[in-house]
Amino acid sequence: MNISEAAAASGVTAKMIRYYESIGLLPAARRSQAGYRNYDSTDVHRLQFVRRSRDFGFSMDQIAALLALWTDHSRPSKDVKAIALAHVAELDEKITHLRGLRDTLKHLADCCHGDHRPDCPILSDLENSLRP
Amino acid sequence: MNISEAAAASGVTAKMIRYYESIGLLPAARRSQAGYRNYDSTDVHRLQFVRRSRDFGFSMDQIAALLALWTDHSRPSKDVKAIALAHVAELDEKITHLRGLRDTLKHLADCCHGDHRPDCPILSDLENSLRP
DNA sequence: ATAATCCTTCCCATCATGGTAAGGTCAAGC
DNA sequence: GCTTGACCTTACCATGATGGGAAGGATTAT
Repeated sequence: MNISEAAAASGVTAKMIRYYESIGLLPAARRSQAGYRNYDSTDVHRLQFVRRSRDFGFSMDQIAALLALWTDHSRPSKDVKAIALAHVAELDEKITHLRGLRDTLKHLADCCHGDHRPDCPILSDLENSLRP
Repeated sequence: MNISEAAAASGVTAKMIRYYESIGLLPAARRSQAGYRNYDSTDVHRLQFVRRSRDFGFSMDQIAALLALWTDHSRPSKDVKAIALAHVAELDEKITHLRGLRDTLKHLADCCHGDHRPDCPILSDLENSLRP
């Protein structure tokens, strides 16, 4: 299977497949006599795994660890769970942060007349850098 | 006031002040005879405004628009409110997305034994790229 | 045989930010 | 007045994950 076929089958672009290989996330692909990369269904499976992990927002480092665990069929599930929970914690933190921003901004917007007059609590707040 | 003093006073690094100037977000600073950039309290005020807008997660484009409105003392507050609400909507979307990821991942982690045994629903899910 | 399509590598761009290097300037101490 | 150290300037490189594109070779279809 050529790289573009593997790309189509896995949902990872050919460009990214080469990139993942170059940074060592994926093993170097076998090559045809002409130097073309060859993939089989196992490779595609691994690419799908990477793609889904990306979709989940795992970092490349986390994906590398997950890939290693995925490959190791005797891994303890607690190792996987630890990575997943660490990512859940990261997501929680990010969500909390965004919610804070969002609520503050929404409050300011709610306090703004939103009409033709120039006075605006949003600008007043942005102007006032004394707030934490 | 030198650039590093303006940086200290505004919380924007000297590096970023130069960058913002280079992309046209800020007007070109006045220069001393030797070519040093000079800033006054108005400039610092504007830098603080930019910094707070960044803290709020506004994009550079949004900040450019907010800066223009801030400078225009006869702006209609509805223009500001529109930008703010657009950003609230972006934040809501991002939060919803992250929450979905987080909840799915948390659910998978909850279903994982998390012990020495190798079977793990998290890996099984990542493996199965047929899910939406 | 030729044209179209694919592959390869290599380089460039993104965006906001940081680092660093080379060279000019200023202020303080002697 | 001269040295020294701290500051300024510009210019370049790097990040991380991704896309775009060019140049040149390989395969495939007609």
